[in-house]
Amino acid sequence: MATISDVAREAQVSVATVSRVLNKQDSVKKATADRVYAAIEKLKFEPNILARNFRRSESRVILIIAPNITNPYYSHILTGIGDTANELGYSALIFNTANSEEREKEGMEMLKKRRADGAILLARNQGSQWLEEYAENYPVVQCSEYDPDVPFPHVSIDNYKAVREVMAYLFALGHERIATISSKNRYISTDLRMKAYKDALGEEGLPVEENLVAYAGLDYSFRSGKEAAEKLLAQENRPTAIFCISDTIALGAIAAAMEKGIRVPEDLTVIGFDDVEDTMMFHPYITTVGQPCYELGKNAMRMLYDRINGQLDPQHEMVLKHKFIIRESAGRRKQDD
Amino acid sequence: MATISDVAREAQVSVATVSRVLNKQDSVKKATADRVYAAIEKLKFEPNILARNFRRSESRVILIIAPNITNPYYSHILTGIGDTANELGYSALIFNTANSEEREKEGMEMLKKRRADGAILLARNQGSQWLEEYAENYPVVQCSEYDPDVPFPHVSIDNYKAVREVMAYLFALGHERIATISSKNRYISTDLRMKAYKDALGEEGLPVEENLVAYAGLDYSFRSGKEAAEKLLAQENRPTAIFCISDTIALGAIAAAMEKGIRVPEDLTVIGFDDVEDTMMFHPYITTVGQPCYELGKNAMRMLYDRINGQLDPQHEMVLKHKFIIRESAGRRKQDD
DNA sequence: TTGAAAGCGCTAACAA
DNA sequence: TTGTTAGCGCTTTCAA
Repeated sequence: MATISDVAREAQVSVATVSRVLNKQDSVKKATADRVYAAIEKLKFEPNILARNFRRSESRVILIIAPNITNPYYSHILTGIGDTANELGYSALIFNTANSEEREKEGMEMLKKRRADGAILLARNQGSQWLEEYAENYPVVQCSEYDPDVPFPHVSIDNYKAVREVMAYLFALGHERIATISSKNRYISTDLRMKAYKDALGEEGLPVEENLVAYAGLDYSFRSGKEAAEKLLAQENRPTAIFCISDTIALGAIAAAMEKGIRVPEDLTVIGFDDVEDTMMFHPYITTVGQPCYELGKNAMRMLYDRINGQLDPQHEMVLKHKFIIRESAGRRKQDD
Repeated sequence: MATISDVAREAQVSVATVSRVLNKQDSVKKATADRVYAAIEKLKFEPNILARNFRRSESRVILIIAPNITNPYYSHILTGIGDTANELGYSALIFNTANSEEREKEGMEMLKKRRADGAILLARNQGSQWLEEYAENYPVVQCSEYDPDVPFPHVSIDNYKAVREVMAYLFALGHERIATISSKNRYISTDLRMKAYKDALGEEGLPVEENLVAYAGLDYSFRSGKEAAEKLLAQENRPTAIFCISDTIALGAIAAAMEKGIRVPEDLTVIGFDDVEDTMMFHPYITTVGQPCYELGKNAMRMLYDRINGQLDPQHEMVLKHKFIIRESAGRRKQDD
């Protein structure tokens, strides 16, 4: 493997000059640079990235701390981060936490060990004090979920506003017994969506009934969504609409309804969240809130890049637009309900 | 940031000794080692990985060259690779090719640039001569798809055998007009499955009819599967069974049937492949061939590890067991068909 | 069992 | 515009 000094010898220049052309500094005369390029070509020289990284003390790697790459919601964000990282000259390393806080800490350790120049956190729980320690020393950005009390910047959608839109739509359709399927986690999106649900009900003069709130599992799985919906639908005075915090849960709710002979949307309205896939396989196609996953990832990466490269006045918060998508699973309340 | 010589000074030993305890060489006296550990503790020393990698000229990173991480089939393999890489002290870098051969080459370039110590190739097309160049110089393993003519080891399932089992099951159910939805790609799995389909038909004395073979898109998407099935089902003498090369395509086939009022499995049998997800959301649950995705990834990583670390007699081929899973979408042929 | 010292390949400060 | 040179922090050979 040829080194920079082999190239220098071949081109009859010093290693400094070779280094300069490698790094595209313009203080090199064209003729000299050409000689260097010729030598590089001839020797099939590839700069040793290991040496360069060491010298510059940077890894050109960014870390993505994600709970799970199997979930399509994350995988779209991941793709957005990955593509953008590449454009910016970074490699994106995905660190799978499998939802364990322990693993999350391990991931952040990689920053200390200089395995990565910065990190993007997905699925941040609120209220983890231990993170603070990293805030001053490492470039970190939160994507999609975030803890407002932690001094890391974040990019996300406006979950509160999105659910207020959902609720307004439901009211316009005549619904009053509106249930929600949430999850018992510590995501800010969950809190915000729940708050929007309750606020909307309150402002409409409707009570927030405990038995209209059900919980799916932490994994937002189809099965747990179905079970939550079954509970909701087993009541004598059952809801006429269910707002679900994910499409997969909504799919579960529809399956639960189908098995009970309840038609969607004729007898029951179901609304999902994310619009990530599977929403248009079988009828009824799901009415949902679309999140710009790829863009979320892309902007998180850009934000991180600015932090790593010491942008003067880095943005602290970025809110991307969601999109309320009307399809088939929501309908007008039947008058006899 | 403390360096190894700070530690040496603090512990009153030489840097060589510190290095020895860092690398757990047993030629260090216990008392000396303890002093070193104490110094490390006191100074909160973290070895500089960048320097170490440079010195050892290794990156401790392995590359996964994948077409797409959004596809759950891949994401399970990816998880298997990632977890195993971690256990073995490596980080797994996912390089997204978006199905472009150009990007694939870019990915392999990273090996030359020493960004990674080895690579795992997913979704290898057959017949790419350019890969040969890497064969001698870099540790590479193929996972799931592979080119038998390329001198890289691989791990996969026995696609031929799996489809022969599917066909035998179909014959046992009385089916004779059996269609298949394949895809026009250059994957060995596709060839092998098609060959098994044709061989089985032949051995049963049944003709291979051109209009019983349809093609979904290169992405194995729901929509393209549905369209392919629509073509198949539009014929007057339509098939009584369809074998699909993926579950998503099978889902599309079921949707196509439903829209035409054809019941599955009563009027039409549909069989999928992969068993990766969505096979058990709505009835009929899909009868399919399960692939051990996570294990595929795990073993590919182990194989790569052996190659990187110069195992004497590395395995060249590893075939993992698939699992034929009978659920609801396949049934006995009706006598009046 | 330990230490001295060379050197991995590159970048960048300084000098010319 | 170009060259000389001093490291970056670590591992490892050789000697003691």
